[in-house]
Amino acid sequence: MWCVETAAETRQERKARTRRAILAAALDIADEQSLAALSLRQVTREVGIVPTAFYRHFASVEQLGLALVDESFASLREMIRDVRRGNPELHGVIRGSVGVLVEHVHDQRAHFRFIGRERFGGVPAVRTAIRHELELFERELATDLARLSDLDAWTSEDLRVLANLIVNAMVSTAEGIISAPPEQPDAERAIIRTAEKQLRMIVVGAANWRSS
Amino acid sequence: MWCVETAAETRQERKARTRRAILAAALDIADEQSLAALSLRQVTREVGIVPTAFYRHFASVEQLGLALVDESFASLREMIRDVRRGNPELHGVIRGSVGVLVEHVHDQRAHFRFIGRERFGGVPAVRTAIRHELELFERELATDLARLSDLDAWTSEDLRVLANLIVNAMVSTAEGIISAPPEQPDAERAIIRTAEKQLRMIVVGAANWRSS
DNA sequence: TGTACATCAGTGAACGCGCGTTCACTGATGTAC
DNA sequence: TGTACATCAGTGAACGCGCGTTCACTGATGTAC
Repeated sequence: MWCVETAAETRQERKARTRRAILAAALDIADEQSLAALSLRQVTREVGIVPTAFYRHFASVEQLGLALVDESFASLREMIRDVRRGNPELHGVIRGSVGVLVEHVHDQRAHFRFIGRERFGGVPAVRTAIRHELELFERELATDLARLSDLDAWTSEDLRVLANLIVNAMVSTAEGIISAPPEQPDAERAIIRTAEKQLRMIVVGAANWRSS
Repeated sequence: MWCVETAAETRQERKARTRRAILAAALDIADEQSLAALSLRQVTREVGIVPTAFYRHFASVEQLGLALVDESFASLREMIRDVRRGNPELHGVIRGSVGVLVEHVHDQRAHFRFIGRERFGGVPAVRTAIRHELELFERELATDLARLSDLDAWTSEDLRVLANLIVNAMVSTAEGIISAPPEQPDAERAIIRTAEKQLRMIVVGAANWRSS
């Protein structure tokens, strides 16, 4: 009789899997409480490993937090790629962009929630990392905006100001959707309507703005 | 020889003083870490009372948090009163309003920081209370906006949408000022310039908007 | 005004608990020959 | 292919610590007579 060998997993594959499980467990717990209040033992309990094994993967909870920032912004960049695929006309993109945002917020709820909460949370290093990523994000948006024909005469400062306004409105929208009671779809629809109208108001403002 | 009697403090005056000291200590600690990570013993240590004495004033740290929400929004309302005293013309108020905001953020730094951090923090009851207060706030702003001659034809929904956009921009501005490195006044000036420009863009958008 | 009793803000000892971190270890996986 | 050794992800006992909360208390302030 021949032994059926299970597909062998290398040591580093196993380790990577545990690491991913730790990140997932931490993200899951951070959905309910902030990172500062999360304990190493809570995480390892959920993963099913002994507390000390945590140190094989991260030097501290803070390092784990920074890894979660990376992971979260990776999924955010994916979203932006989807937006870029859409209609490049300023007036046409609004509904589509909000739609993509809403879809991604539902899809990557935990990541958005993590960013939203830890942006001003109790762990300074994580706060700084998120702020930095959002700034990069805003700069990219400003570059995208500069390519639009309506805005080609704008100063780069004005483009940054506009990008900041849009990013803030979208961050608030995402936070609103996440906080909305899930059993009440009207609340979410109202937030979406508000977001679309706000973008339209901003666009009207931009169209009538003369960059000095 | 006559004994010089010190101005007697009644028992309730003493109690009120301790209560205020607890609130002040908690606000002070919450400047560096989030409310969820703050401990009862930390607070009482700073006040100079024994941990158990805390319960004479608050049933839990959560109740203390709710009291801080009240306190913080009281100082926010004071700010709005200052803004209302200013020029009621839509185009004229921008610089003044941003100025009042900046001044109050410096003056009541701890309160603004508390609201900013706990708005998405780890204590659900506090989160809900802050959200509720901000909503009231937004509604008040919408009422104020309705009185402006440029906006008297707007639907109440559009007024709410506009108020929400303005409040979000101002909240982001306040958070920016608080996070700005204090040794670098240029960073703060840039944030102020951005806030003024954003308000102007929003106003231009509003002026060219036709409420359907 | 003086006395006797009630109130209650703050005390201090004690408790059980979950925490982060240390350390020496185990045993399966990987590698060199 | 087989053997001997190295690596290293995960183990489990142990530690000292700060935590929230309990309880019976103290003694100054307040009140009724």
